Amino acid sequence: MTEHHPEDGYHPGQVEAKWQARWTERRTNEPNLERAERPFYNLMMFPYPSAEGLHVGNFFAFTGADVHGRFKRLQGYQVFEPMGFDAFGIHSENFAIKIGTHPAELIPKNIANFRRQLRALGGMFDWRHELSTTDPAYYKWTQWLFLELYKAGKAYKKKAAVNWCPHCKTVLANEQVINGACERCGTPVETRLLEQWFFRITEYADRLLANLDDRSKMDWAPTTVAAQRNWIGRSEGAEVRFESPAGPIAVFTTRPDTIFGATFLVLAPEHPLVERLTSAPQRAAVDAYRHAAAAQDLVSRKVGDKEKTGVPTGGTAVNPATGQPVPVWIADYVLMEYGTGAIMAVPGHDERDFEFANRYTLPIVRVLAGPETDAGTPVEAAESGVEGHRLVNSGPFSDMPAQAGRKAIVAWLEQNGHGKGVVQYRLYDWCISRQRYWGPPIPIIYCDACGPVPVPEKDLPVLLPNIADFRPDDSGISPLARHKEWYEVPCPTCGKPGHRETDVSDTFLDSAWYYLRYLSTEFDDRPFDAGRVKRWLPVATYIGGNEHAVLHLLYSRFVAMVLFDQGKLPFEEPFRKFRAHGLIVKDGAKMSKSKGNVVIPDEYIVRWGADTFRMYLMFLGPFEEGGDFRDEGLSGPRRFLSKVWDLVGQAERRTLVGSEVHHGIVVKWHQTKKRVTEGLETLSYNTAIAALMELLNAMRASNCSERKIVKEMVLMLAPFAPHFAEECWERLGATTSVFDAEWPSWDEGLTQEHTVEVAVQINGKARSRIRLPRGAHESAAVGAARQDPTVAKFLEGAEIKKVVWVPDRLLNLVTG
RNA sequence: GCCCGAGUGGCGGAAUGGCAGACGCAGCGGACUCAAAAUCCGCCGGGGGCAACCCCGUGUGGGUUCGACUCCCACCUCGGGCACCA
Repeated sequence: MTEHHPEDGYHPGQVEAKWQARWTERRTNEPNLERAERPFYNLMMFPYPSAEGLHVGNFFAFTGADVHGRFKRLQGYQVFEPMGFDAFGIHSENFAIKIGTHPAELIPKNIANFRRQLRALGGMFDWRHELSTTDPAYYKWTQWLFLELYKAGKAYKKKAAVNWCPHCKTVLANEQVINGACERCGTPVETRLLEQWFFRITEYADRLLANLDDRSKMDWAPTTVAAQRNWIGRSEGAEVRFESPAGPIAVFTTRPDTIFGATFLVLAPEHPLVERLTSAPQRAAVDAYRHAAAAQDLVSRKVGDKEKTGVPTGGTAVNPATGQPVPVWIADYVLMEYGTGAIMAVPGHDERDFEFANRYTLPIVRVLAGPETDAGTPVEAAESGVEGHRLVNSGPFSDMPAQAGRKAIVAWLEQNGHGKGVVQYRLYDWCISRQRYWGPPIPIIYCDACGPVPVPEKDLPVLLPNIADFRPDDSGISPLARHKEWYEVPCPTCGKPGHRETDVSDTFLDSAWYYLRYLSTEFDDRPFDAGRVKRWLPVATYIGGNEHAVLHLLYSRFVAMVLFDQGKLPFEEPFRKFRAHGLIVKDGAKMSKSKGNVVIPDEYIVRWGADTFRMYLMFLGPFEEGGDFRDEGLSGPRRFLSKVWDLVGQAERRTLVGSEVHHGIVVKWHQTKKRVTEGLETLSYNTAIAALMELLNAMRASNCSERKIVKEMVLMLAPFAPHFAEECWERLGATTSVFDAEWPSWDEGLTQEHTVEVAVQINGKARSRIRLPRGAHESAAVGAARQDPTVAKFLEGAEIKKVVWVPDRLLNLVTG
């Protein structure tokens, strides 16, 4: 397909090939990691190298991040912009199984293709520091990291009910289960009990949460912060002990103020005290209920909106506030994993408890009253309000406002040993075990005499053996266990026969520290070099997708925090600034193969050139929101570049002196510099490009090709269209890279005209415009307005009651 | 249900208390051309008027203000996160 463009001599293919070669030759994008004075670490989320190649979403994300990096470079920073590949994991492995090729063979090919595409995009990547998580030189240190966590007591193994995907034949983290199904293949997930490795991320819940509000450590997009906050899920409440013949039952509640209304307790069916609480007549019913609950998978158990069921244990406990005995039930709406696995049910003021009490005709007591209710008003629906509510039927606490009552009751519980205020988190420990092949083996050796023994650092990496049969089976044990020569190994401590851990680690562990490795890829005696870490980290700007708002970003923060506590890193938070890019849709619909509306970037680059493609992607909407990709849209930026190309050809060899250039153009020029700079700072790339287009239109309209302005226009275009800008820069006589030039500055005084157009409103409605000298006084404005025929017409017969004067902008005459 | 974000021409979007629709796409009219493409010039929210101009218009309803796309209250729709979490 051939496009018809003006005979302007701009041939993107030639220009782009030339500059990509030059950048490599001249090492343009390789900052000095040891000595950079103004280091700027510009990180973007590394891709999974799929067989399909980079999709347009990757291009959009990488371009936006690259524009940011190039802008910082032009502002005088030494920018380190690395790139790598997140190539381990179930995704690669499943694809390899599907097409019957070993992943170790597939991945290098995919990476080669990705590298080609990334070069074609024109990113300022420092290829000296490329990495792949599948490289033994990399995962040696992933294993080292596991051992650091293990030695710090942050890794432990436990038998746990886990999500098992029968299709992928692997354990999934809770966060990889979406509405009860495997996020990857959609198969409903089952429950299995397996020995799993976990990291104690829950120990860090409070710090992970607190730092989100610390602007000195983190400047993150609000949506991302909100997602993390939800995920950590802090709730304040109290743990209360209810005495029972089987021993004390601890319950967690966020509403200790309603304790006088707790008319029964509900335990999770798995609760350890159920056995002893159950009375003989209830035994059969309880056992049956517990069996039914156990047979259910974790998922359907948690899917809401179903009828609440439960059975009484026959046992009772004593409400410490009322001193009254209350029946103890079990029900599957209470989950063993959260809180203490037991609740005090307050049916008057909790919807779930209300529903349950109604179904099983359990007593409902009102302990909160609002403005229109009192202690005697019957409870018709659970009322859970706090604001404007007071306690009733609550002994000595009656009539206290709910807020104060809560504090008083917690204090009373603490004084009398019935409980204490506690904080609960929704966050779970991070399960990192995967019973699969394609990942870094967890570096532990089991010895009958010594127990689990870490593989000594000198023996790292534990190489992933190249085996032909890497398919998982239904045993729940990694394929690695089937290979004796790898599996059986002497104990590093005592030398007796032992065997290796066969689980591999989660890919999120690979990506939790890759930003540390980029800086030090050439060292194989240390994971990251202390001097470089000190100079370059934390990451100045991190740009990536919000689909990683929780998992990847939270795990990375956790790992950094542990390393910080170990004294191995000088910072707690690894990413000072994080911004999420938006999503690209095509013609108003999500791209998908089935719809046939997938944009293949390579084709667009061949047809339009990378610079036009980059400009279009950055122009189609706000970077943090994404936008709609339409093929027709490419011609706008392309026409713009052609016109700039022509203008560069016309630019005369002279410098600006006062009156030579129309003052209107000078003003537009300075306004543009301001708008483009501010747009680049805030990632408002679409408006920055619009500003450049306006400047071009203004220059063409007044036949101006002033060299100095053209040069700065090229400079401002450089982040978006780097090859194009280099070529134009050279055509304008430069012998060095445009990226070694200095970002233009503007004169604030020249961003406004000598005379300004002021809107004149009558009673808030725009009626006319008048031209006034800048800085004119109110009286002058009113005088000028009165002269205006339209204004005069509207003022006829009316009296001006009030004048609103916004200098240089607007005059509003109010007649009343 | 709770927590974020968003709703503006035919389309992508701009303007975050001061002239709504910048910039771009598409469309329409014209110039150039044998013709087309490309390029250039003009028009381009709706309604009315020969015209100068006027009326209406930023999801819906109310409010604050001299003035509201922008702020406040209530609601509707869409996107995202969390969710029998006590």
